[in-house]
Amino acid sequence: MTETTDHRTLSGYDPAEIEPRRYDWWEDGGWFAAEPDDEGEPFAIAMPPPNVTGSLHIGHALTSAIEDALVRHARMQGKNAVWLPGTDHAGIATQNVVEKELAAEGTSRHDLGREAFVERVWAWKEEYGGRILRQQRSLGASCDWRREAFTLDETRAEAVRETFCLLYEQGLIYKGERIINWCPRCQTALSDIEVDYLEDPGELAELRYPGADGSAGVVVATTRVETMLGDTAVAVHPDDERYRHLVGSTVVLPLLDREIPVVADAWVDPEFGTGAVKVTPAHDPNDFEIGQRHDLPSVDVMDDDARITEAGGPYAGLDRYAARERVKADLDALGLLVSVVDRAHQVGHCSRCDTAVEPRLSDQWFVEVGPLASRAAEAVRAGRTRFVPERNAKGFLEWLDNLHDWCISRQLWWGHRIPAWYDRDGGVHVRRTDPTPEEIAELGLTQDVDVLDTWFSSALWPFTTLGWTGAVTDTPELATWYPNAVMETGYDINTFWVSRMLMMGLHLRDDVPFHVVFNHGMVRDAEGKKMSKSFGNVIDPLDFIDKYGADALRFALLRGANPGQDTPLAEEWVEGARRFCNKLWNAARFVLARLDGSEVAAGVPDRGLEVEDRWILSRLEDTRAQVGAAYAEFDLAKAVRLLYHFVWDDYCDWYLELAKLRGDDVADRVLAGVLDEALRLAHPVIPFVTEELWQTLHGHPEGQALIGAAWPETGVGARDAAAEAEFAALQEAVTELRRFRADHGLAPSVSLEVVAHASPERRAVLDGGLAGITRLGGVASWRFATEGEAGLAGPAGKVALSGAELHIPLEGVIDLDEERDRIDRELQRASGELARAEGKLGNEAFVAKAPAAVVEAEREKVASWRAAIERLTAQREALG
RNA sequence: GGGCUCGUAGCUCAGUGGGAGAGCGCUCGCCUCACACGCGAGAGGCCGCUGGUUCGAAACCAGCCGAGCCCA
Repeated sequence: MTETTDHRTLSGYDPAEIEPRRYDWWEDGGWFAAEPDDEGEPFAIAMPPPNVTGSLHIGHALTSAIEDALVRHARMQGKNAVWLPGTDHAGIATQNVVEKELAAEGTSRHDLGREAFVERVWAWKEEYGGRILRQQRSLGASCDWRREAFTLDETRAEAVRETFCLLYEQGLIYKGERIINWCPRCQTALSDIEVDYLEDPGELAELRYPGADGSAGVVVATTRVETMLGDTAVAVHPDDERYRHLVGSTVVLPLLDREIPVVADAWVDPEFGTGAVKVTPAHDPNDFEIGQRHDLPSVDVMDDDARITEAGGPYAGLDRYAARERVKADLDALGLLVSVVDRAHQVGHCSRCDTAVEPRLSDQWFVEVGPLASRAAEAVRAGRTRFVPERNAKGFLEWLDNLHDWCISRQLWWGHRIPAWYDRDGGVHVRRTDPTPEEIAELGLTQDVDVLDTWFSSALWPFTTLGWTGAVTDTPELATWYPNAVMETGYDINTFWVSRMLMMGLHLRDDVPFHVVFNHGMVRDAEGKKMSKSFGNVIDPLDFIDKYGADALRFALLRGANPGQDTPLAEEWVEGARRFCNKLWNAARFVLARLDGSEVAAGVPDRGLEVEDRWILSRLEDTRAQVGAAYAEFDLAKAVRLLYHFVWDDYCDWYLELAKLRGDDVADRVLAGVLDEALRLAHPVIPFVTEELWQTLHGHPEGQALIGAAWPETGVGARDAAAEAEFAALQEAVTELRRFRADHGLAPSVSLEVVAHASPERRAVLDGGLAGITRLGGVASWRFATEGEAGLAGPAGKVALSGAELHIPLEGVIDLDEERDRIDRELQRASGELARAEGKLGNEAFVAKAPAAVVEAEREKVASWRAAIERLTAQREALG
């Protein structure tokens, strides 16, 4: 019912009604769109592109909530803010999804052929690929959707091809035989960081390789026994006395009866195992390097399916695990299996399919990362790109400094095809444009069958999303928004992605791609456990949006997003966030019911203010300043905490209650002005409910929206220490009266008669807030005692305040035993406090060395607690 | 093995040198004219352990114990 919001009245809070309507309204109104020549300091965030195969999970929701809050905040600050959305073609993952579909249909990509298969993946992408971005809309993501990008679309393809050719020309991309990680299931090479090392149960076997001269030979240890078929040497440390006599000699590789040399290499750790290691250059990265140093041959004993090749002689055709058992058995039969012990060890697994990867010699394309990485490291060290939290830079730099070349070719069909052709003579042609049919015929060209690692295209994301294709002239978008302001990601992909964007940005654009890397943590459950299907604790953000609204989910997520820490989330906490939205909604309802519209336009008055007006304005100003500071340091959790406390505790619990006693224009204007500023401050976190309320508060002004309203860089109020101190005294009186009531179990209908004894200063303060005290404290009558007036005749309760004491006749009101107990509790507390303060002052060193103000404060405490004890003691005696 | 983070109320977390805090949960009392998605009151803590610095340490330093993450 839009009608209800067209007037200054509101019905119940219903996020399901507000959110979709308000999102479309923003988008249709062009509020998310930005142009390079718009006014304001440029501020761009490129969304880490989710996989097209993905469905919004809670981690994406956190990412979106944070980025949207940052971009909305920047937009309100008047910056030219743009949030660039898009998706990632996710080579292996997407290919796997479609291959599964094909398998279910009883066919395969090989049956289809490359061209038809790729078409099929595109069709899948067109149908399902937009899902995750649609889901982000339901969260309120204020992306400039006109600028949506895909890592495999035409603009990105052009950029990738240019980059590949350029780096090739510069000698930074090369093709060569190296040890790569091979996934036998995905049938492709993986880069180092696409491999997860997991602890697997396994065995450490010791094998004896007899000397060629009939001597005992050496014993080597291995967890991958089958790789011995590819051994071409045994290595020992050059300083190892035990083996010195063997260096240069020859041992016999059992089973295959191949004679292999014993070499000395400093890489070998003499302390590990027997101190002698088998060397399999074709199947281990370290062994490969030893092989290079000693000019050893490489024997490839495993094929694409991880089966033993012909080089494995009698074991050819066996799967790697079957071969392992056979080799062990055969060695045992020969008496050459010295020992086998169970031993858990780290085994690399494909990060996409979990299959154990096989290190394997292979002809692949690589990026030489050395020169790129050193520039990236230099930029981070110089602070041109800083990390939030800062400490994340350290591990990142260490990682950059110890980087291996990046294997970028993948044996897949879905991805950017490598723009390299081979001629009849094996010559390589890397080209910016496809060869013509004539060239193909003339030279007998065939294109490299492989595609590029998906990360190769996402490495260019901060500038390809701005239209970069390698052209000489920059697009206006690049000129305005490069470098991006912030790159916001989980810390888990700093190495995967952030490093590569830095390297490519510096190399291709000669500038860092972003000034800040803001890392969020993982979303965890209420017990701090990781969310995973096996724990059964996964939260579906879409369910929660349905149930509680996107605002509530965002609020709950951001409330836990302390910088650099993981973010715990539980359903109860989203419920709590929803209650906050409801609270804000109802507060606004109350305010709106009192206003006729003129108060909002009139603004907050600067004269005729009561103490509570000055107090709430002071609290607001403090909140405003602190929330602003929290945004500056990316501490969204702090911003949320501050807003929660201000809205609920200060505005609703105190100011609204006091405003109920008043009908004056000043109160109405304060109510409206404070609400307006609070809505602005809260908008980046809970955009929907705040926009809805702001629109209603302002009477749906044409062409205006909270999303485009000004961030309060200066507030409507001012800090007012005197008002805060005075108001604290009023709060104390109310709270103590309420406690007195609660202690005696007084019904709300029972009103108290109070005689207040107070110092002249305190009397003035209390007098100024009397209407509020009597209403909130449930007081029927209140008078101030005259100077020197004695206490009440008959039993009376006494409520001790700082600088004042309230006497309350007890007859017929309360239980005297309860009052005795209550006073005893008060006495106990007072003497505890007195002892603490006296103890401090009794310490000469404290009095001598602590700042005078601190000492003076303690002296005042002693005086005030002594007085309280005196009064309470007298009261206790009076009660008998 | 190297690096990093964390250890504060039952749970999740704030709190970086001067009287222990929040949300949720729990107890008690209230349908008080914005809100029962609410209001009011309360219980609950050798701030991991041991030393050190300091007049003063939850906070700073060292060591230890425990949990987790990254790298090798």
